[in-house]
Amino acid sequence: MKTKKLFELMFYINAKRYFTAREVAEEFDMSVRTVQRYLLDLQELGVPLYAEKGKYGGYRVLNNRVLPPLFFSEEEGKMMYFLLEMITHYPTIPFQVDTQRVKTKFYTHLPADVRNQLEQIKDFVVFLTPNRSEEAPLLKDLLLSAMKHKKVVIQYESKTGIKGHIVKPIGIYAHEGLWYFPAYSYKKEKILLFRADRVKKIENLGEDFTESLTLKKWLAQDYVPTKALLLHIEITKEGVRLASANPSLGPHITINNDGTGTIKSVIGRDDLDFTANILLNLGRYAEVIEPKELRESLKKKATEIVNMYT
DNA sequence: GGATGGGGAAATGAGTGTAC
DNA sequence: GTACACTCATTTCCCCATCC
Repeated sequence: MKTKKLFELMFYINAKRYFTAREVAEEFDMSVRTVQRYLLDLQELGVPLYAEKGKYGGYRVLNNRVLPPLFFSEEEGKMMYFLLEMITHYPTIPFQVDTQRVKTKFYTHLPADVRNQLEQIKDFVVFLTPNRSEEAPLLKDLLLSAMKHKKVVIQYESKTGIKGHIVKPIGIYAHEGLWYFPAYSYKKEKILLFRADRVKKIENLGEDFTESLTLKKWLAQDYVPTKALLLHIEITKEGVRLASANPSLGPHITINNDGTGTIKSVIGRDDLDFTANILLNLGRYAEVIEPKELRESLKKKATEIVNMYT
């Protein structure tokens, strides 16, 4: 009975920021003294409450309040475990939590038999994510900039050194163990893709509420870039397998009856170098039919590599 | 024996009055 | 007008009695 009341009380206070013992007593038809005892029990269980005495006093819930208890089925619990497992491969996440600690907390609260099942499954199931060492200490700032529509100047490390860019990030996403953030470049007047771990410094330049592409639309690539070029690539069976794993190419693959594929899309002229680097990874499993500029770029890069080994 | 309630003490802060 | 002291309302906290 007491446990049931404690759960009800936890749900009640999680929905509030501030309340008095008298309010709770009236709500639950209990004495004020009993409410105080229950609240003390919840505090001891880790619910972040504190009491303020005096006039206008009462109980307050701290910002890092806990979520109400959630109930997962066994299969949901296993799925959550593997999701946490994936996140631990990222050295940085945009939340102030210790991912390993969260994973341990979740794991230790699973029933013993489910833990045993997980121990067996772990040897046979892996969601492959590369282990990366690149930390992105400004990741949270980039996320907040995107959410609050902030124009910022970033000091960004590229192959030509550290340079300043005035941009408006539109969001962040994780891929292959790294964090990326597309951002509107005021100089180039288009969205460019940056890596979060290469940002050395970020300064706020104020808010900019002018409408820009959303992260979802940008990822879906359902926009026509400026100075667009038609892209046509023929890929082998192995090429289909490799290209499917790439977010820039994957959505545009049409698979033929024999297992080979065709990629038809559009790219910006400024994206030629970026696209060529992706296609180099596909090697002889992909042949660019058009644009000819991309063919020339690939030929040049391939020649440079050949020259290195001759 | 654990859960609950009652009464009073202690703490706190807003409001008010008074001296300068 | 300002600083200080006091009052009062409101809340938590502690101890003890009662109930199931």
